[in-house]
This record gives sequence, structure tokens and C-alpha cells, in this order.
Amino acid sequence: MVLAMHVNEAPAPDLDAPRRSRGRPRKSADERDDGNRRQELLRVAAHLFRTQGFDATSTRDIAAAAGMRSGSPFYHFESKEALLAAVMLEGMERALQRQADAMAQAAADAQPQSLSARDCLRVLVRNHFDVLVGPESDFIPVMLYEWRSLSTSERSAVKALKDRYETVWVPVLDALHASGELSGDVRLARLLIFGALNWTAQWYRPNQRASLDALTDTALQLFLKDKA
Amino acid sequence: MVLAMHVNEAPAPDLDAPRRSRGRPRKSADERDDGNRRQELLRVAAHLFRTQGFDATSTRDIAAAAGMRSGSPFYHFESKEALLAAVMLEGMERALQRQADAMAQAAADAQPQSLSARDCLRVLVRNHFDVLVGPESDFIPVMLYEWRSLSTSERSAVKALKDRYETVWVPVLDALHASGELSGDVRLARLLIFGALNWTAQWYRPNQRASLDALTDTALQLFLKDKA
DNA sequence: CCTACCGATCGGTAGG
DNA sequence: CCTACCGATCGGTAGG
Repeated sequence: MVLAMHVNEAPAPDLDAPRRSRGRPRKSADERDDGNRRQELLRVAAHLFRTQGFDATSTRDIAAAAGMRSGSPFYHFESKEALLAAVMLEGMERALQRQADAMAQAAADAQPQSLSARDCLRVLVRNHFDVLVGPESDFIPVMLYEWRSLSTSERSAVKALKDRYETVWVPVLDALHASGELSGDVRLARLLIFGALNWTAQWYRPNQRASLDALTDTALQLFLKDKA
Repeated sequence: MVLAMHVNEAPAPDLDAPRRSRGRPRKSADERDDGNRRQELLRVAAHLFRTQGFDATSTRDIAAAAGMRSGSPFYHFESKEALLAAVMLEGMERALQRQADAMAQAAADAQPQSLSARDCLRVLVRNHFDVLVGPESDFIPVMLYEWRSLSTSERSAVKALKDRYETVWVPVLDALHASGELSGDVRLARLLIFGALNWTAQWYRPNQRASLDALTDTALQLFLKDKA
């Protein structure tokens, strides 16, 4: 039998003090929003999951980073796993939106000519780098590297978004294969290309040697041949 | 104050029974070796770390998989982190040995001509796939994907071996760049290439569609141009 | 290498 | 969203 008498948790650091010192807290635009604390939890959870890993991050870490007490994240999320799933879904939805925007913008800029397959791939690769290692890029690396920790019941929903994201690349790569600019089995080539790109989350550090534009150039040079 | 009275752990499953039923345990060649249990711990730890992740694997899981009681791994390893470091070091030493053997074998087979840079890369890539996703390939994926969990004091030793492994590739890629078979910044290209290869640990399943030979062909086709 | 255990921490919850 | 807490599990250890 286990008898455990727990002392009080450490007294709360006076997190609200700076706000209180300005008098009664005004409800500013983003504090009024009900979803605000939920969004903040997603943001700090994504950051901690990315930097420390899902298992190494406690729900207490997340609560503290969001300025809450230890039990409060469970008011917004059923479980730690549900929070992980929400991070991944939020990340994929943003990535899909960004990808669609980038393609639409590039198509608009190219008018009246249409984009070449090579130009399309350049846009997709450049946007992928933004999503992976650009600003506010914690969500997608969490999805890529913490997949194992996602409960099996939530995997299909995340996978559906992932498949939609990758499907956009397929006709582009097919066209490049048809023109002789991409050699070899297209399915395997696609998996290898995603690997090369996704792995940058492991080593790329912003403001270091290579810019994301330069990295995009190198990637295209590496993967593509000159048009036959 | 915490008072905790723990009941006995679950009674030991009679792990030695099959061996005992043959009478007094004979010390066979590998049971006699003092390092045998240590090697077995490394093997099962590598497998569990790979499939579940370091944080999600308890030292009790490891002990059970090796047929020991919960405290016994600490007779062989100072800490769970030391066990992780040992898995990574063992994996890198084996990978270096295999890489050297593969290059020596290829050079011997090619006599009296010397190997082309392209042939060298093929040997390196093929061997890398073996190390990553071939039989007994748990060690290197653990090194690649659990780096975060490695204590900072042990990182430099693992990194030294990793650098030695990658250094072998540098002159090969330089030669391919000089001949026009590899385009773009060589350092960035090398990082992208390792990414493409290392990511296969995420999706490749043996005995499935593509063999490692076919995957090697596709990789070379993807990365290399025809000789100018 | 096993037995028996410790102190710490974790995810999660009832009630307000 | 906080307070106060539970039951479980974890890494690790003393002594044999």
C-alpha cells in the first residue's frame, strides 16, 4: 500500500503581478478572446515539445510557460496526448494554408505565362523550409519527430492532412520526371527529397551561413538535371 | 514528508527454468563471456530505444527484456544515460568498421583499376542503408533520433566518431563536384544527401516494395548528373 | 546479479 | 482557471 502525503506545491510565483500593478486588468483585444489561452498553450507546448521532446516535457512545464498552475492545462485539453495532437493538427493546417498561398501568389506573379514545373518545385521547397525552420516553426518539427508519441486514434487525422500536403508535390515531380529533369523512380525520389528537406530541422540554424534562399537553390541543383 | 511502503515487486517469472531443466547450467561459449550480459543489455536497449524512444523506455523494460530484475542493469551501467551513450558508441564503432570494410572490399574487387568517385559513393550509400535499416540496425537510428537525450558530457565522444564517419564522404563528394556530377555547394549538398538517406529510417520497411539495392540506384540517380 | 526499498516526479482529477 | 491531492511509475541504491 502506498501512503503519500504531499506538501503544498511551491507557492505560485506572482505571475500576474506586473499586470495587476497597472490596476484592474483591462481586457485587451487578445485577452478577451476565449481561445487566447488555448492558443498560448499550443504555442508554448509546441516550443517545449520541439526543444525537449514530448516525453521529457511535463504538463507542469507547459503550464508554467503559459503562466498557469499545474492542473490548468487540463481545463483546455483532455490529456497531454490530446495537446500533442492539437499541436500537430494546428501545424499542418497552417502549413497547408501557407503552401496554398505561396502557390497562388507565385501563379499570380507569373501571369500571363504559367509557371514551369521547376518554378513550382522551387516555390514548394522554399515554402517547406519556411514551415520547417522559419519563424514560428515549432509545430511541424514536432509532427515530424514526435509521431511515435501520438496516440494511434489521432494518427489518421494528422496523416490525412500530411497526405494532402504531399499530394500537391506529386504532379510537379511527375512533370519534372517527364521532362527528364528528375531521374529515377518518382515515388522513391519523392521520399528521398522529403528526407533531405525534413532533415534540415536537425541542423539548420537561422542567421548562420546559408540563407533559406541559398538552401533552396542548392536543393534544386542537387535534385534536378538540366532540361533535356 | 512522504511515507511510502512498497510491496514486493511482482514475483520473478522463472526466467532460468528452461536452462535449469537441462541440469546444471553449462557455460557455453557466449555465456562464459563476462561481457555477454552487457552486450545483451546493449542489444535490447537499442531495440527499445529505437521503437519506443529513450524517455518512453524504462530501465525496468530493459531489464525485463534482458531477463533480469529491475535493479540489475545498474550493475553494468552507471545510469540510464550511460547506457544510451554506450548504445550510440557501439553503433558508431560498428558503422565505422563496416564502412571501412565495404570500401576495402570494393577496392579489392575493382583491381587493377581504381574505383570511380561514383562507384565510391555507391558503396558508401549502400553501406549506409545497411547500417540504417538493414539487419541489427537499431543502434544508428537511436544515435540519430535520440541525440537530444544524450547527456552533454557524452556528446563529444559520439560526435567524434560521427565526424570520422562523415569525413570519408568528403573527398568522394569533392571529386564528384569537380567532375560536374554533383552540382551546388558541396557542404550543403552533403547535408541534404545525409538527410535524404537518414530519413529512410522513418519510412523504409524491409521486404517491402524497394530493395536496398534499388534504393541505392534511385539515390544515385537523384543526386548525380551524367559526367560532363 | 537479486531483494527490497527510497525520494522524486508525473498525468490527471474533484471541487470550487 | 486554481487548490490540493491521488495513485502510479520512475531512476537509482544498500546490502547481500
